Amino acid sequence: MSWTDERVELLKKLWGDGLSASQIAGELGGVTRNAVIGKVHRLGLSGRAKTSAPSTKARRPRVNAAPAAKKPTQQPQTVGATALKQDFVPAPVQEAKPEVEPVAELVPMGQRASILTLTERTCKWPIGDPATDDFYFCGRVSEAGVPYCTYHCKIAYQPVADRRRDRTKAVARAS
DNA sequence: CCCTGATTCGC
DNA sequence: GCGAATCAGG
Repeated sequence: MSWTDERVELLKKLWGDGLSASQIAGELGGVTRNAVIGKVHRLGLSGRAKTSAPSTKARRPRVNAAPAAKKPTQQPQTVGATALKQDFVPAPVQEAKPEVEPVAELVPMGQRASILTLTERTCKWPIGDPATDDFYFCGRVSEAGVPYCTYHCKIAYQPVADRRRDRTKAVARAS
């Protein structure tokens, strides 16, 4: 794929919005984060709000090594975004089980996840009203492939067996 | 490990 | 111009 005007424009927008290169790459599709970063630099719009001090000097001798060509099939995670969208649709059904809400919603700003931030290992537990601005996803780490963090898994997947048989244990585990 | 952006350089 | 490989840091 090439950098059409539209794609470049979207790139600028998303980059300006503070999205990471990989997220932008996923959004655009057909490109890797490296491609995005490379483009960003060529466009001369690098260096975003970087609190990071001067940091280090990214010097690299770069030996004249010709890496053997590789054909890893170019298009592994491109469909990620779409897949994720469907992942969270079946919003967790919280039935009558009060005492489990409190702690969960305290997600540090820096860790909040927008739809674009979700990956295979971030908690996709929705928080807030999807129709509002303050909607976001939990975003804490989860086991690869598991949709929620351990905390939300306990809320989402309450074993039927525990439901009435041994509620005490179930509650204890969820706390 | 996972992720981030930065740089170089063969194409 | 493009972007994989590589580096460097969180």
